Amino acid sequence: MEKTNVVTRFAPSPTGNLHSGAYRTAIFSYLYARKHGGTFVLRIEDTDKERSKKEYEDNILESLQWLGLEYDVFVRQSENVARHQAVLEQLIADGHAYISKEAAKDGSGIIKEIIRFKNPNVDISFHDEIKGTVTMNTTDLGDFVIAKNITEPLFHLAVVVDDFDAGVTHVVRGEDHVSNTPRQILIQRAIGAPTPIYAHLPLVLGLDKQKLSKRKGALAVTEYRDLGYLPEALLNMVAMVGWNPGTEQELFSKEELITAFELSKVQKSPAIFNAEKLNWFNREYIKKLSSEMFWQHALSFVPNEYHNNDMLKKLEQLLRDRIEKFSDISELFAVGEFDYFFNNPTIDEKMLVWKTLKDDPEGLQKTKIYLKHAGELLESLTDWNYENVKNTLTPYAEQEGKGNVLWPLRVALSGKEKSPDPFELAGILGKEITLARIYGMV
RNA sequence: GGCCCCAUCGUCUAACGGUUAGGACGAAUCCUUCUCAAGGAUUAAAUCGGAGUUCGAUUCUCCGUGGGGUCACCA
Repeated sequence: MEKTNVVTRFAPSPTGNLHSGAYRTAIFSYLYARKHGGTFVLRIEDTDKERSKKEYEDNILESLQWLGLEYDVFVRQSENVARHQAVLEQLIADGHAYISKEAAKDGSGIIKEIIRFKNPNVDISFHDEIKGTVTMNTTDLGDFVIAKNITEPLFHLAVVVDDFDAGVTHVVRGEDHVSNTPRQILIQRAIGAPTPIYAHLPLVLGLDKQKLSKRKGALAVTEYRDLGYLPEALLNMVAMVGWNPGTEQELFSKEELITAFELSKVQKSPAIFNAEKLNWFNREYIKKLSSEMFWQHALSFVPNEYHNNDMLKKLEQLLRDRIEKFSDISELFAVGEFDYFFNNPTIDEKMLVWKTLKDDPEGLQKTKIYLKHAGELLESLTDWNYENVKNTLTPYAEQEGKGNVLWPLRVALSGKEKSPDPFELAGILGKEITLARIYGMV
């Protein structure tokens, strides 16, 4: 690994759960730091006392941990207020900022002493790893506000000071910050801080092509977790939105992402989050799960009454093939999809008859004979499993017509028109139940 | 509206100025099959428009158009 003094940071404000574009910023920032053997700083920007909440900070921490984005440095912006105040005082002393007495905007009529930055009204150019060189004139920004008062710094001031103090070399953040950058560079120059390298990520948009937000279906990391998505899947998916390594590889572990990641290959245009593809990723990662891990995730979505049922663990492959996310298991149980594994089904005799015998007046009689014979064949089977059941029944089924034998067998075992094949059902149900259900119908 | 950014299948995207414009998700069809699911195969599907530059533009330039971001005593 290339050894550098790269320092990146992720600086969310704890005003909501970690969701949408925010965690992509965290992921890219993290990947860049790790790729370059650098430091990843997590800074909670809690200077807005009104909106910042501890529960949201907890959610952010929980989300990052779940995703596997470990940080090297943790800091709360509110811990730096003394430093901010010192900088503010220096700025005023140097004539870069001034105290302005203005009526509060809440209409209360109170006169407040806010601090404005003295705008030199110049053109600011900065380098952006993704966008190239961006130039903007700061004149129409006016003398922008940098603190509510001497003890309450605002975003632009706090960000610049904290990034400077933490030695941040690369600022990876959302594109919605591009227009904030010139202001922050102005402050950097006033306090003698170097300008870091910027990388403004294009936004992730919702289906309506609008900025993703809570109200537009963007889910929080913890919500994906609670729905039974795997962190590897979300990480992989999100990393591939707006970035790709230029190869045809789609599945990347975290380590592979770290080695492959390059800011220069990040897309310039906004992307839309494709939930279908996340499902596909999740399925791919579910396939890789060991049996033990599978149940560790699956069990919480299985109704309690089945947790200790011997039948449950035999359903693993069936479930794996039928879910995109673990919460789908709740759904399957809720609609009674696999009830017949736990309780004897009630069966309508007419359903037993295969379609080609439906019009035969003796169809049901013939069907029962097929069933009975299938049962007799199975009785002699001692080593009961899928393969052996299949091998025992197949010659007979081929002789009489597969549908004639296998369809009624499947219906007798499941009571359903649609189900896994009869060998699989028999293999799972076991000899005793299988034979009982077969003979119960003849 | 001012300023900034962007533009390839429905979506995510690939393509030293020369490709039958490739892949993935999704879709459809077929195969496999006793029905599902899974699996396999195949197909449909895109360079926003107009001028340039060039022997040759998805690719470079300009102009349109469209989309996004941002214009707080939030971050």
